[in-house]
Amino acid sequence: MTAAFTDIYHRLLEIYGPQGWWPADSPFEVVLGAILTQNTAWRNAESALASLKDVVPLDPESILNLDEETLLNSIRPSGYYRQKAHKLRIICRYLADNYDGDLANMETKGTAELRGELLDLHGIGPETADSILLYALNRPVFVVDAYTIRLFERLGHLSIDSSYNQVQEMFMKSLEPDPAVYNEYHALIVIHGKELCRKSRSLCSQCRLVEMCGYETAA
DNA sequence: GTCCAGGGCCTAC
DNA sequence: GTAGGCCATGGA
Repeated sequence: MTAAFTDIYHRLLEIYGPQGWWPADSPFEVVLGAILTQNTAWRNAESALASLKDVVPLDPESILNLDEETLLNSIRPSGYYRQKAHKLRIICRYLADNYDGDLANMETKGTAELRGELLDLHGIGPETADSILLYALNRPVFVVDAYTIRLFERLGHLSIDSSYNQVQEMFMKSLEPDPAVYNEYHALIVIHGKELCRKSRSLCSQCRLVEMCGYETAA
């Protein structure tokens, strides 16, 4: 199993090349993007982020000081904008109160402790917390999403109803704890899923990954 | 018009 | 602990 997870990573890298995630100008921008892209096309999250950047400097205090109407209007393109405005304020308050508004001040804390803190915040679930840990803080935490479960179920490595934690554990037991690899691997899985294998198992069975790997997809 | 996107919360069982 | 409903915009 370990070899398969490593092999698939190298195949994806060969097919798609390095993705260089996360597209952002700062770690804090990663945090904002992680919330804005929840169940939302990145294009729309990006649009919201750009609008927000037009009206306020991207730091926790500035966003906390923004009036509600401006915040709502800025992030409207990302969808779920009322919920997301609330979530943004919550994590900004958390960062301002606990880390002086600077993610660099989180460096001294352990990954497990930080993950627990993030998960305790309203609006931060496992995928968002792990995206922040990996892409903003460079911690070796594997990010699992719907694409991950769909792809590896089709390749016969896990059950479609596997839980987030089960899948994450499987990846992290099979791979060396290297943030650079986790970073690229998750990005590649998402890019791969977008390209061809979003809906159809039959398309997935014909995709370049399966052709290159020679893996039989699960029935 | 329908489907879905780089989820997570709340409620009911 | 988990299944279902809900949140909302924009592109295919």
